[in-house]
Amino acid sequence: MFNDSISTAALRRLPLYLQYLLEIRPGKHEFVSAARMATALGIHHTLVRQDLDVVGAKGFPKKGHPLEETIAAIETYFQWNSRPSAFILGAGNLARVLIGYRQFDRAGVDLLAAFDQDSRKVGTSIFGIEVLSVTKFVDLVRRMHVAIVILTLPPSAAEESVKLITESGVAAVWNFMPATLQFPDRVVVENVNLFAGLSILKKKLTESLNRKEPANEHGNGST
Amino acid sequence: MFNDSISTAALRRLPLYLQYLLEIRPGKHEFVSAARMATALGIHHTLVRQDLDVVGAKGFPKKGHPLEETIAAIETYFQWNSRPSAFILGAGNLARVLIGYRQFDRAGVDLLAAFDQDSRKVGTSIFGIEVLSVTKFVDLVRRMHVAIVILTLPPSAAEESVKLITESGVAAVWNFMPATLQFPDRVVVENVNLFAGLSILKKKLTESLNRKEPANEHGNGST
DNA sequence: TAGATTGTTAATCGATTAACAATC
DNA sequence: TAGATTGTTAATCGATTAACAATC
Repeated sequence: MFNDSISTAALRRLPLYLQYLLEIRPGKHEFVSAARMATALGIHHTLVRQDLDVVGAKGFPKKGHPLEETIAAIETYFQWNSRPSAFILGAGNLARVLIGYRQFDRAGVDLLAAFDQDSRKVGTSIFGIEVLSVTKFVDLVRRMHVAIVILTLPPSAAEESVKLITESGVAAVWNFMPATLQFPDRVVVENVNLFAGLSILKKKLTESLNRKEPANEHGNGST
Repeated sequence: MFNDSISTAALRRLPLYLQYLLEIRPGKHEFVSAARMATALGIHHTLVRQDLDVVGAKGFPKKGHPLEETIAAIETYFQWNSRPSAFILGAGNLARVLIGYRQFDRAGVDLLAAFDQDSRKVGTSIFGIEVLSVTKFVDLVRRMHVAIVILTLPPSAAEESVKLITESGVAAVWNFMPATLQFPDRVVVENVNLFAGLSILKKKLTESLNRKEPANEHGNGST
């Protein structure tokens, strides 16, 4: 059904295509060209075509890609083959942001519950996701066959988090904690560094200013 | 002073080195080897050496890299050459997370204030950062020569955000909003997609399960 | 000295872009 | 038909890994 291999780079772009297509859906057009998507998203048009091909979203010469079918193709791609369950460990502000965007379903992941140490949070719910006591975490991961844990605790809870993850035997961790965590080798980890983009932005900014006013030429080699 | 060119990939790794070094600082060792950093962070050891070289952090054969000097080298690298001011547009949960991590200073950016439409938030402060009315935003960007705006408003505010950014004439946008925004060409943009990592994690998870139990062989070509 | 570790250059790999053929 | 657009293959580019020399 799908072109069987996909690069991680493509995997990052697919949600952007989907987002863009959903945004223009209310419009009157039934088809969208790869070139138009490319321009809107700042991605090379050939790359857009290659990526859409991977998820099996066929286009038509002279017309473009059918909007609805392309949306369906991308959504199906993410749902396809597996739909793991997830818990979110830490019911703070970041958990609130992630749950609020409601993209778990679209990414093909079932978010079942949140966990927190704070007894004031336990029993409440965040956009329909219940907050449970962290004492139930290990047991529930096992009993409910939860595959993914999303770590949104503060860095001070690093040690405790590694212990909980390891004991629970969960297979994969999506880590937002700004700390260097050492999990057992069997655990699949994807680290998210919220601040990584800032230094890249600063670099781009400096470059763009240098391009406009190449004045300051007193001996620093920054580009 | 610094090796003058740096790849964006290296720029993403530097904060990880810094984080790791700060974590082990309380320990007894004065030196740390590239190999040890590499193992802890899951990065190739040669790459660690190349990256440290870029920021001018010298190492010593047989000893390794001096902990304090290496920390100082990375911090100096980010501070060096420019220290732009920033506003954060949107004083919600995500703003709270970003401000709470206190990494702006370390990244060489001065966060001056937050802005929100909600009059209940105006006048409050988030970890010492004042929340001002969004009506003052455009004027203050200009008067205070703010270079970077951090967009943490919900996607429903997409149109309004583009208007504010464009009117203010700010040079760079660090965008956390899950929406396809079209800024004037002169604006430097770095988009952060909070959910991008989830599909990559799902892919890694599927691959690791396939490796362990290559049972399910009924005709799907996923790898 | 021998060995551990850095630092540098070359080879490989993966991802993007360019060129162009296919098609409606 | 001519032209717009897709789809595919080849060329280029950038980033990672491997090989190895330098050094304390």
